[in-house]
Amino acid sequence: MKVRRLHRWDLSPRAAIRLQERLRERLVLRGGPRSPRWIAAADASFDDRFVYGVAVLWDATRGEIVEVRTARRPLTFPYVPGLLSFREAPTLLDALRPLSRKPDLVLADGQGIAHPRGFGVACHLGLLLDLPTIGVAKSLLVGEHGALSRRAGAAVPLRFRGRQVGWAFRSRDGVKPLFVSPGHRVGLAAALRLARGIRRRFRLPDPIRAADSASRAFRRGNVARTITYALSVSGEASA
DNA sequence: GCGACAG
DNA sequence: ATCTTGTCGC
Repeated sequence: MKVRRLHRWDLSPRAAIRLQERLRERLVLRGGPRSPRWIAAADASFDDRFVYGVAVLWDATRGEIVEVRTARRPLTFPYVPGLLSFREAPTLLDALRPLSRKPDLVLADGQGIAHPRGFGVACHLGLLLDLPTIGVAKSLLVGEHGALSRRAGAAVPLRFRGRQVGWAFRSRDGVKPLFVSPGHRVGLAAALRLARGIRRRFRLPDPIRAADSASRAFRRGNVARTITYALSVSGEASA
């Protein structure tokens, strides 16, 4: 699929922050696909020198991974809370670009608008892909929320500076909550509805789970094994 | 100045 | 994120 080139990536942290403040004005935080069939998820792993990215395409109708792509780039940007996309998005986009079908929804491992400047990695990917995107993070970056039932499916608003920016979402009974927020072309209500609708046999939604373990396998050396990992996580026999 | 801080 | 053995719990 096509990726818009709205800016360069070799920026200083200071310039990256200014860019986020400019790009966030272009976000569309409403709407969202009704019943997405094709869902893409991307995630990255790291070592001292490289970023290892994997994108998977999930067929929600059949409940399985139908395509896996990988990409590797040298590490060029440090980890700075709030600037995650400048570290891994170029690699994730390299992995997403060759997917043979345009997804109805993109899932990112990290925040959407639940971010200091309202522009987390899910927003960045969504804007450059011009696709509906939501962020699913395993821990909190900003904001606060009230008590949350331990029951799978439960959710409470996540607020930051007096505004709701997402949800604390209990994806499975008793597990630590996930933090779901809109990335682009999705509203708050739809972000939660979509997160609830994606199959999750573990804490993370299956597509993200698959991309996560596959990126780790990819970093550890073998592309064939990477694909096997993704497919096995999607429910196929690990043949 | 101090504490917080996605992956 | 990654480095790492055993260990508590369903």
